[in-house]
Amino acid sequence: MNRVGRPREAGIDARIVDAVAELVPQYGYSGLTVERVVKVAKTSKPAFYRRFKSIADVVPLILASRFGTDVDVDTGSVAGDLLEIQIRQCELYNHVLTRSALAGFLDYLAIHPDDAKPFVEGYLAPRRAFTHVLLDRGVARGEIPAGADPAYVADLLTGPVIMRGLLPGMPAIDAELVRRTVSTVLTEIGYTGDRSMLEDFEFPREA
Amino acid sequence: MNRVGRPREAGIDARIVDAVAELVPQYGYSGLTVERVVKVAKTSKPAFYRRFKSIADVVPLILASRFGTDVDVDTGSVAGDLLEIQIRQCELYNHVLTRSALAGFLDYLAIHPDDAKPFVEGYLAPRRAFTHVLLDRGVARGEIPAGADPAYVADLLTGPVIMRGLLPGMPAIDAELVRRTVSTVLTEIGYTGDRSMLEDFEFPREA
Amino acid sequence: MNRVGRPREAGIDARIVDAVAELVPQYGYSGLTVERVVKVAKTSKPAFYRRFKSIADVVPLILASRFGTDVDVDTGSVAGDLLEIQIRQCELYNHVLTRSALAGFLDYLAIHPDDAKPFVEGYLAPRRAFTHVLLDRGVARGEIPAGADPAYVADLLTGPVIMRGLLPGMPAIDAELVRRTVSTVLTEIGYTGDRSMLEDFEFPREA
Amino acid sequence: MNRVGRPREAGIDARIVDAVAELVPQYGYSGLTVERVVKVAKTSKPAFYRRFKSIADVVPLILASRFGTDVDVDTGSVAGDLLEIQIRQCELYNHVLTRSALAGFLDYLAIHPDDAKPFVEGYLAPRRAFTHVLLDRGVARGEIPAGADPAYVADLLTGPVIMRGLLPGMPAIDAELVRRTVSTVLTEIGYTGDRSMLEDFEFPREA
DNA sequence: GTATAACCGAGACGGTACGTCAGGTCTTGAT
DNA sequence: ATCAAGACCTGACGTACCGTCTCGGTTATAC
Repeated sequence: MNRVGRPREAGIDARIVDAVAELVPQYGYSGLTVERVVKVAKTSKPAFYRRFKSIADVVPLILASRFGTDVDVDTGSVAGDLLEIQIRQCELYNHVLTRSALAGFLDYLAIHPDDAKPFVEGYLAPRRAFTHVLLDRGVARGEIPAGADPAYVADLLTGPVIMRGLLPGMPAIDAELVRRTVSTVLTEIGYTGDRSMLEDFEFPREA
Repeated sequence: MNRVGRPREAGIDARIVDAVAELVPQYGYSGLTVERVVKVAKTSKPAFYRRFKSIADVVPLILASRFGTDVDVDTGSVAGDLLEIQIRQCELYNHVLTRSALAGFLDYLAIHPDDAKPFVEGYLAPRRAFTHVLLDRGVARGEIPAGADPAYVADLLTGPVIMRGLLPGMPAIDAELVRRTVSTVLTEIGYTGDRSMLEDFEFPREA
Repeated sequence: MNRVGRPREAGIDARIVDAVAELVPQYGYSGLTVERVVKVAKTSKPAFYRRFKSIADVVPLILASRFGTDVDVDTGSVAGDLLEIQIRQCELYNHVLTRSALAGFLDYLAIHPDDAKPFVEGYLAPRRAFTHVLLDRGVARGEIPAGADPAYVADLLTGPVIMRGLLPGMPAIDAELVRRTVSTVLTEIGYTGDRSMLEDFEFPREA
Repeated sequence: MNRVGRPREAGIDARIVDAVAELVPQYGYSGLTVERVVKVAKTSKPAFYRRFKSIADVVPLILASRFGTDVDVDTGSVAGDLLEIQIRQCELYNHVLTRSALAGFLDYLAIHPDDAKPFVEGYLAPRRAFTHVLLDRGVARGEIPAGADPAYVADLLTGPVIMRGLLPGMPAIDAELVRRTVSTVLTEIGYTGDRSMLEDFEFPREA
């Protein structure tokens, strides 16, 4: 049974997530300490460790609370769908939280592969899988020929963005990057239809 | 004067670099401690701090000692040059040292932008600049039209590779990725010549 | 009203006392924790704190349950009475529970004088007062002259015993100590009668 | 070698001892924490643990620094010597440090017998051994017959004192107790000489 | 016979302190 | 001036208990 005993106080989880989100931009991922987090979250170390094994456990929850967990795009055309998911992706990797937390989090996962599982299965994999869905729909609609590799399409969309977000001294993640990556992918998958939506879209969007 | 007193013992720098290279795959970047490093390097903390401000200072030296510092490729064709630099790049990002050290190092740089300068100017920038040289040579040789953006070419080459190297659960960095990224770039820059070298090259190369 | 609601479960008090008695020799007084006690006693912290303010509250109950609370000795002679109470006292201070719990308990009382009251008035004072009774009976029987100080007699009886029980590296509390302390006291109070009972008594007694 | 490395800072040991001596009367032995001690001593936990295994390790040093380590009394007569050592002993057990630290310290030793060794051999044993010396000198001088048991003499001197110092609600350790215990011992060992020094001595002495 | 109220367990709560590790600096005797 | 060794203070680690509180459920008496 997990109904016995005093139930966990609901607000503490959220306060911890918020505290991490607040502190990461200031101190960087590796500058986060549980002591600082619980101080800002107005709770205690034992309450933290009751919920999380480490700060790395909290990071996926920040992504979830800030960027949602579901992928659901359907604009009616492959080009529109790709543009939409690329805009969203660029917003994510351009966000201050991602920029300050991602590298440290990846470093942690590199030596704790077991902890990567929830992140991979809950976040990365669904997004890469959606590329598959999107291309299939395009094939069904007759927009593109069959045969495109969704994994490579995902590489082309995400690779340049994540690179600019992580490496120092890189050009900004901007509307031009969105346009070019989508355009490159459209060529790659043999799309010959309308590309006018690439001429006029909003990026970055409002908060 | 610099010349008075006992001179620095020559081997210590190298022993520290080697110790970091040995320890990074075991402990990860954030698991490195100066104490462990100096113990393995058979030296002392003061000797370490006399040479480096922090472990992050050592990392570029590992890259330099393992992968060299110069970029010098000239196969006579744009396609050959791109293939060569992409093979080299994939070797780098597929190497155990890069995989275990890069994310943590980038996290460090994110909150110590000043320390990023030597890495950016000494490593990243020359490589991105070389893309410019390479494309210019192609234009001069009449292989491709003028107008390609070397920064975006670099994004397309490096982005997918770095993404697969850093994110957990990604497909391997393999010959197929080399082939596709180069091919995509060739299309992007308007290259219409021979692509036969993409059919037969060695990757990964020997040690 | 006290009688409404579910009555306290009877066995819990005893199980707590037994648990403390079981754990004290293993962990020492200061190594006792309420959590360990309630675990061994198969009950819960609230049930414990409903009954006791602290573990120190339990200790007098152990003494009471193991050694009784009443002092009732009357052998017909001062010498016999002193021998009897000294044998009992030596059994107490030689017992594993006393040896492992007393020092810690006294340390607790030193900074919680209010909590000492029940122990002093319920345990120590009656025993010291009984020395008074015993001497008065001796005077009434004409065995000893009036004027002996019962407090000092108690010091002479208890002091050496408690010292050997508390300090490390001391000689054992044995029959010889019983004999000598009683003999010293008899001399001190001017007893000139028969001392033959000091030649043959049983110590330690059976369980 | 123990000459290598930076030497320990001399003052830290003394500051820790002083801090414990200052805090024990306020908080009691069991209320001492290493954190409080190092804060008052203006040092750090690692510096503390480099020197001591626990707070219990510090206690004997307090005794040594406050009451000396040597036993050296020779007044020329058994009665004078006994009076002198008893006065000193009463001062010790009447001191605020002893009263607040002893019980807790003894509790600690009860479950850490190995840690008792230095205290027993460095403090208790020499004092009990001195009783032997003192009686031998008395026998040599012809003041007392041979045969007295120095261990029991030590019990009679120390027992009542330590009992009054440790137990709650006991009479004070005063000149009258000094007089009586010494007198009892003199009778016990068969001393028949002058006892006039018991009529007039100073207790407690000045600081 | 149904409230009511105190009990029961389990276990979370905010705290304090634990003993350890590593940080980066400083101090020693020796090279 | 450098070396290795090892001290220094700081600060964070993850854990153990503290004494309290909250829950779902039980067991009595009182209405």
